[in-house]
Amino acid sequence: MKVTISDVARLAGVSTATVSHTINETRYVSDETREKVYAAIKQLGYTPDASARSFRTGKKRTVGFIVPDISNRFFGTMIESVENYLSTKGYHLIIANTKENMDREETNLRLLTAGLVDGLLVASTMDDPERFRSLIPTGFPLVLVDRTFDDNSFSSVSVSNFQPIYRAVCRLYQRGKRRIGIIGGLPRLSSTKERISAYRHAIVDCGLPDDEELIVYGDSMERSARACLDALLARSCDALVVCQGLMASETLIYLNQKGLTLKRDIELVAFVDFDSNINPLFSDKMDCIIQPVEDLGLSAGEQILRRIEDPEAPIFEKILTSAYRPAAEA
Amino acid sequence: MKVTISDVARLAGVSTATVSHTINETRYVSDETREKVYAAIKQLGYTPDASARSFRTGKKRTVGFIVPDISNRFFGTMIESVENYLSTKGYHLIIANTKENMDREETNLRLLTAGLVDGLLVASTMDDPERFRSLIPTGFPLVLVDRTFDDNSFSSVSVSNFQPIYRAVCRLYQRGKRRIGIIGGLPRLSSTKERISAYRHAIVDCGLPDDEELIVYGDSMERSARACLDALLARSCDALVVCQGLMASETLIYLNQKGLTLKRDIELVAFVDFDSNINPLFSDKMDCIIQPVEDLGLSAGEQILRRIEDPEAPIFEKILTSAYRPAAEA
DNA sequence: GTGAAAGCGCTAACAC
DNA sequence: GTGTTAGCGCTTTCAC
Repeated sequence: MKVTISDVARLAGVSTATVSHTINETRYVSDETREKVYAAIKQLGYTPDASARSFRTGKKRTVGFIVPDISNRFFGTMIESVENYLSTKGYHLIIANTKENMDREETNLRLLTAGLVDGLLVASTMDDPERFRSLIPTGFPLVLVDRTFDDNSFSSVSVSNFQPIYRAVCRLYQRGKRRIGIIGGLPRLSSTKERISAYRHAIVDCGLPDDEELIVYGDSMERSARACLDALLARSCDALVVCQGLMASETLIYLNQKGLTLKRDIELVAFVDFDSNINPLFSDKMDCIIQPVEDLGLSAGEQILRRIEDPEAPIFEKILTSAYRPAAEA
Repeated sequence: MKVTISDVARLAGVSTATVSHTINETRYVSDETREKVYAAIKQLGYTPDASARSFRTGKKRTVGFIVPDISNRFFGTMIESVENYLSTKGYHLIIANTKENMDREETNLRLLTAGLVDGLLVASTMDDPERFRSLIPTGFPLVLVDRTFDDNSFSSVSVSNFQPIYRAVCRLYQRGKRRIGIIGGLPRLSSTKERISAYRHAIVDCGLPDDEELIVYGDSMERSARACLDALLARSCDALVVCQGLMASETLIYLNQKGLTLKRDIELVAFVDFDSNINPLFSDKMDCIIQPVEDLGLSAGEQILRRIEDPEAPIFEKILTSAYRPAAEA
């Protein structure tokens, strides 16, 4: 049978209030009493029931994180970083995966806001702020991560998208490239929009023709880069900007399979999700945009706990900057 | 203010029992009443409180998954697969990360078994079954994943480790290799032990000297492979078996940086965590052992739900087999 | 076909 | 310095 706080109280010869206060250190308890209580706890093997507790207090000490793709190392690393911070503060992390599917996101938003978690971190795949907002109970602690909405109705933590892409295009131009193609992520996402916008601005500012054909979109998941690459090569690009890490990795692989060599045959600038693995092999032959994934996760964790503690806190928008690592000079 | 079941009952002019039975479809309710109830629910925007529910019923519809390294794509993909299955069954997934640290695992086991989840999936980093067992309340639904303990006191889902490694060594021997080194994961893990054991058996069966120097261990995390590789190269290996995906990726990178070419300078057989990304670039020049990560996750999900439904179910040990993909013949 | 009410295990206001 | 007790929101037994 389950051991409850009353069993402990009875055995220790004190009231349940005292037991509760003892384990929670929430009011003064004499040394003698404390010892009796702990002895009883030990003897009975008592563990306070977490769901009774959270039912009573209304606090679950749990936050939810809705991500578009867990198997993507960008989010995997972010999850790790969030979990790392939260566990430090005694919080747990519930993960939900949407695979970039808006309906799955909607379902998860409904489920998680119904008393399961104290707050929510969302890397949303939605494009409609109205729809999104309608799913969130007013005052529910929520922080958008990596992807934001135009109307600033939620706090957010994201990375700057404009500057690195703008810079990338300018650098390519200066190295003599005139057919610069770009592979974006899902067109509906704020991150994609900002990156494509930066690209367009840079193209215009460099005095290059604004050629819609040079802009293609993938879905940032496995095996979506190939079609994009084929399209751009068919349009005789001499340089490529790839807006997402997994697609960048795959682009490298496909270029290699096609017998194309970086720098010699084509120039590349790419977002890399994490500064390791495949990239060192090529990083001296391409410009890399390195996102601060760990910081993103850490900030997201900090922000959501802040909002949980004070749901009335003002909307907070945090934008981290990516590192730009130019290719090694020839 | 929070809308409760009593508010709904009052507005609908029925009892809370009826409201409860209506939304849970747990006893007959007349059409008329049902409509009144749903009208009231809608009007008030009522959502049943999940923690009150789980407190009352004792079911959380949540399972925990303790993993050694979330940022590792092997586990990332497994998490995705588990979450995918569980969400199908109306369950949530809580993630905890140990970074291969036994104390963190202990903490997480304590926290998660204390009424937070209905059951637990664990890829344990512990080596002491006693210690592990002492942390699990008797009868608590738990399934070991990827790593098991000698004493079969828990159900488990894992991959066969012996066969692919044995085969790898034999193939290398047949290709004329005589100094075959191996890079293992953490020595305390069952997976590592089985793999190293397979290696030893194969070495002996091939009639090669049993040279302890050719066995080195990494920790299966970022940047641990380099030291292993250096050691093995210093011992003039002509072939390498790498027992884990991340270390295999890094081995490829380091070999490349050292100017060593696969097949020509050194032969390689490696576990690859997922059949994508870096590997296609090299897969024709090395034997790959491909673990069925998705199936692992799916089976883990199935098994834990089965145990949650019937905690008395007999211990179940499921062993999946990895695919062996030989290098393309020259 | 529906209602009344007990009570899950805990916390915290109030009392002494 | 400690005890008594109400009650969190829900499910479910028992009764009619």
